Amino acid sequence: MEDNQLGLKDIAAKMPEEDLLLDVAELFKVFGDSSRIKIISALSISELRVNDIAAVLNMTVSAVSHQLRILRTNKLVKAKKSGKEVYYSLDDEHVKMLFDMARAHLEE
Amino acid sequence: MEDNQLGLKDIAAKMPEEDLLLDVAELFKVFGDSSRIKIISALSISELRVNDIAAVLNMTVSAVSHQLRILRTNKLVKAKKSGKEVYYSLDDEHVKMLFDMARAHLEE
DNA sequence: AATATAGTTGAACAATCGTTCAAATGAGAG
DNA sequence: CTCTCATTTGAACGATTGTTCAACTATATT
Repeated sequence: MEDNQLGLKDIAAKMPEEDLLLDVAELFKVFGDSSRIKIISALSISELRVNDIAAVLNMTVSAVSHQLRILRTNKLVKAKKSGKEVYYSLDDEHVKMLFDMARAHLEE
Repeated sequence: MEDNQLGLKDIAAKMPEEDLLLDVAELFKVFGDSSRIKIISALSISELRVNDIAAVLNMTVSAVSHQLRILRTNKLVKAKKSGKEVYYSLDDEHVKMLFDMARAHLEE
């Protein structure tokens, strides 16, 4: 009946939970935009204010803020308020690692 | 003149090439779709025919084929023709690693 | 040759997305 | 209190995206 070493049922059984796959896709989607990648790249050099990010990347403050909200929601960056200003920085180590991993894939 | 340890000029100078950032974003974008992630996840278990992928994932053959073309273009999967059938498999190690890395980020 | 099976392809459609613009919020300075 | 600066927010717009459907190619079977 089956010619694969693994039947299709077995493949299906070995698949991760649907929810996990959706979350993984969601996370990658967040990285999959050039503006957000640039923001992450800038923040991997130094903590920065919204205004400075906009200046460094030649984007409007509004566009940066919109993207920062997405990054914040996905726990990729964290915000620290100081007076009128808001300083953003990367939220954890994995962010930088994922970035480097992608880089490694591309440099082959 | 500057109050950051690093001036904005310095940040800009330390940023990776624009082209690299665009490529990284492009790569992540490919991962950032649930259908493609599911396909990758299935192929990380076993080499599979287009038809089987569609069956395992409850997708139409056409939809799978469209996504496989994108994955192939980005060198994430490779195709091996055998008669009428086409077997797909993951193209390199980084693919699985990126997937696991994302998983690690989510499981915190 | 005719038929069936496996996969690819292109057009069309709805849905999602990132940016812009204008308006609003919040917090310090005068 | 008013003004200004930093940031956020919501609506609107065009652009991109994933799926479906139908048509097409290619290979195998009879």
